[in-house]
Amino acid sequence: MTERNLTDTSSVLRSHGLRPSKARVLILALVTRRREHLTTQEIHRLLENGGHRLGAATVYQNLNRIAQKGLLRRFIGPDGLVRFEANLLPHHHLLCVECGRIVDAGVNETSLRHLSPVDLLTAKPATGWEFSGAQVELKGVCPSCRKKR
Amino acid sequence: MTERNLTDTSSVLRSHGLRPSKARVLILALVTRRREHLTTQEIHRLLENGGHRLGAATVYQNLNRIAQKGLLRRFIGPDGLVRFEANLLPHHHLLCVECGRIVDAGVNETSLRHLSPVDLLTAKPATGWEFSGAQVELKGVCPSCRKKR
DNA sequence: TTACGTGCAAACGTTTTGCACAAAC
DNA sequence: GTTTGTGCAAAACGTTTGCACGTAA
Repeated sequence: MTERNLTDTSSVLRSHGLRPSKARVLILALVTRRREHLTTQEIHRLLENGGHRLGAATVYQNLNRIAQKGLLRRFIGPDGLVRFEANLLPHHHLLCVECGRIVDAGVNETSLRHLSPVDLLTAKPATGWEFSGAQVELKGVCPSCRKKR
Repeated sequence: MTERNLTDTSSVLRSHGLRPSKARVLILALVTRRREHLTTQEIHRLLENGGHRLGAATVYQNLNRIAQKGLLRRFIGPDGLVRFEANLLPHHHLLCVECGRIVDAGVNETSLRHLSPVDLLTAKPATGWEFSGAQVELKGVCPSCRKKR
């Protein structure tokens, strides 16, 4: 992790109304640097392995705070664990049912975003994956909640 | 809950290699009857409210066992809680960000299944929903796991 | 009567909370 | 000097496990 990265990270935090404390800079820089979908514990462990001692509560609190400010995306993984990623662009997740790996689609292959779930299942040749299922989760406001406004 | 339902439920259980114990029949009949995406706790509570005293472990164990046999679908909800549904057909979930309700799509509107996520966002007129985001989760085997076989 | 299911309590892993201390502004 | 963040411990929560007892075939 370069000095440059840490300085940039500090500015990003500051510009979103968060004090660039040591813990926050380390957490945000780590998740941004790695192109993974990390659990809070993984993040905590990676930082400790890097020689940075942090309380678990600090990591939990800061991840949630940072995600709340929109600097990281928080989502529930297929295993039910809370995960964070730095990729804020809309994209799909490819989940390997054998190793549990989660990979982003739609980053270098934006075309995927315009295929239907049914078509995506046959997209194997393009990706090297062998797909067995697809599910769309749509977020929005339901009819009855719309009425209440 | 009619006698008929319970008899049917027993046969279904038996035909899938599960003894139709009182707990299993009640659990499966309940989830099947309600068109919802219930958590284990909700199921437990609903049964108790109906006058059926069951241990929590029994409910957890049996839901997992029944889902394992393919009679119910188990999935992780957007809140991270384990949920069960009786709708075994491939379908999408519409999640209301205000009330948390999860509704199935693609049951009476199979056409939705052939739309891309991008197109789905504009499907409001058909459904009464106001969509703000869509994400596809694809399940399959990743390239490196495919190599290992 | 032998295998299987139940219920209780205890254990487990993840996440949140309360509070004294420390750092940032 | 006041506000905000940290770290520890404890609590809270959903879920799983171990085991003695009960029920089904």
